[in-house]
Amino acid sequence: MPTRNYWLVKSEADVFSFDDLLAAPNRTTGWDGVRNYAARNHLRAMRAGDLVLFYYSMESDKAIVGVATVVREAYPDATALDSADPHYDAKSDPAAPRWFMVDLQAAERLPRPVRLEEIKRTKGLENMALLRIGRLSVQPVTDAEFAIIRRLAESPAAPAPKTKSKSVKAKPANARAKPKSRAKAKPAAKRKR
DNA sequence: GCCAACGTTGGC
DNA sequence: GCCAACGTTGGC
Repeated sequence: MPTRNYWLVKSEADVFSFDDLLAAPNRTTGWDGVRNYAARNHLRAMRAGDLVLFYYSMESDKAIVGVATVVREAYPDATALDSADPHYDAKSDPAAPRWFMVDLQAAERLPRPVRLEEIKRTKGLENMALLRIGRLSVQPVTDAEFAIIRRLAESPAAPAPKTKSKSVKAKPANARAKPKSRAKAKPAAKRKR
């Protein structure tokens, strides 16, 4: 059987959520806007049929919430050439595309979200790129890691460890507001970097 | 090519 | 809000 690879992409629930992906035509979207070479290289290594964990970062409840399937392999990201697009890259040359995107189709929502905090304390996940390379927005996941995440999602959430007992303190009201510099593209152009 | 300044990501 | 990590830019 052909080798299937696994990946993880990040999004923010209020920018492009897994619900948005489920609601998209054919449950599919182009994962555009990635502007980081390491992430770009991972996009280009994706093959049709590979499975992709969908992770919420930032102000979202940081967790893996669903799985998507790669349905179209890397092709040039047109948003890099559109000066009106937030992800426009003036140095990008149409004749020699520098940024790429893939199409992802929602496969399934996980039975429950697998939160970052749980990932951190789960044996076997300590080497996940998610934990080691914080800012990488498209990253590889091993077969073993994928299997562990799935198993966690299919079992009840473990009780929070006692060491984690921090009082629930409200965020400052303005911590919710997004800095303007972070203005995101809309759903058509998710926040992939 | 070096490296300081700067900008962004993203957890806390 | 704070700040660590780290990628990019630009002066030299």
